[in-house]
Amino acid sequence: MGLRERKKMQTRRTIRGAALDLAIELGLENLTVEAIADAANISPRTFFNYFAHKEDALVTDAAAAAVALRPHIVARPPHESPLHAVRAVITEYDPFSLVNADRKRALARQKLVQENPRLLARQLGAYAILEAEFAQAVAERLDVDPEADLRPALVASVAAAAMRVAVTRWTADDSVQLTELLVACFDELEGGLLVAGTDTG
Amino acid sequence: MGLRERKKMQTRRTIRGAALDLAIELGLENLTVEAIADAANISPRTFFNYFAHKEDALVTDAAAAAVALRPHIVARPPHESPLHAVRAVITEYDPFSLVNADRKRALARQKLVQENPRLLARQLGAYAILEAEFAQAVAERLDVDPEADLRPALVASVAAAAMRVAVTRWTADDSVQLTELLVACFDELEGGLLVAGTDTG
DNA sequence: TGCATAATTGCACAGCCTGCAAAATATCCT
DNA sequence: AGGATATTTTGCAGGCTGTGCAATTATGCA
Repeated sequence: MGLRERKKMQTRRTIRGAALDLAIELGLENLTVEAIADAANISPRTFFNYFAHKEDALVTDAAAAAVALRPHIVARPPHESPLHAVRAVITEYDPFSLVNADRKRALARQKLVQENPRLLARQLGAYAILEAEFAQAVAERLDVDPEADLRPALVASVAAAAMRVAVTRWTADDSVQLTELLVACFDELEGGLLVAGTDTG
Repeated sequence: MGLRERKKMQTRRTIRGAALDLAIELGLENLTVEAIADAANISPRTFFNYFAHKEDALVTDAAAAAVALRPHIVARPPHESPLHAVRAVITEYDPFSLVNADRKRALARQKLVQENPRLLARQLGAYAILEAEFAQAVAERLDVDPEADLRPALVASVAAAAMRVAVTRWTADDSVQLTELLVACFDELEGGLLVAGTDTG
């Protein structure tokens, strides 16, 4: 990778950092692109070279995570069920630094997102890209056509739903570890919560 | 209900109708609030009395559907599993006129939504409200606290995911009945697609 | 050093969305 | 019916987002 690309990635990170800081400090309603650009030492116009919408600088970068995770899903031991493979990768690679490094920051971001319908919508849009990528990976695992077979998309969307539920719960009450919430969610699903003929699971 | 409220609902429908027509005709990028207001015989300013964002006039009104469906979920026979109860209500009440009356129109709307990240994001945001409502209903069925127990939210989000997968597939290829896609999705889930120790389901 | 490529910036501008106050309209009560 | 009251619609002013375009600046490489 050339210096150019590295610098762009650095700028991108700087913008995201500044945006989150200011959003926490000022609240989303008082946050302007001008202020973000200022804090990141770029012109307002340049902000839009990096992000198509103001919100995109604030929500988790699911698209990047998806691309990074996809090969790992494919590479999981073949005897694992599709959901379990996705689960394993999510819990192992901590896609959004939700658990490790930036735990506090990630929590602040999620709280911000949950409180703002506009941000939430944008974040869910980003998750849709994640789902599509997961679906591709699952299709590869099952060796089926993801356009023809419903199962890859289904497994991918359910996995993403489990993630969302865990993160949402964690956002509302971070006294419990996110990891444990993730485990609980996936355990329920793999344990037959949805299976017919059960009245509670 | 007084004349006033009925008239507001009528206006709301008129705006939504005009918005969809124009979006199909012009494409989203050339659609302005001014044009919608014009077609609906209201002032541009009044448009924003009905919808906070331009996009909200175009996506499916999931919040309304959620409120309408919730009691029906609670009222399903108690021996049914939570997912099955939700499934039954979705397929029985056809929340978004996806199957019956406005099938053609609903399909056009969904295609529009799938093609536009901005619209899709907004639609997913609306689905989040639907999920929350479903979760409440499921919690009531299970007689648990939806803040404490993960299962209601999990079942609700998974059901919504199944709906989304079915609708998305239908949008890409409407030669198959949406009803059949819904059945297929829920059958997979209830049939143990996600259960541990299965390599394909 | 100098050339080619790519990123940054300024400028102009259309369109979204909001607050506010005035005008129009509906509802209610006598 | 008629007038007081509440609600809705509308116009206006204005800030902010987001985009196209062209000029400028920075980078990578021979």
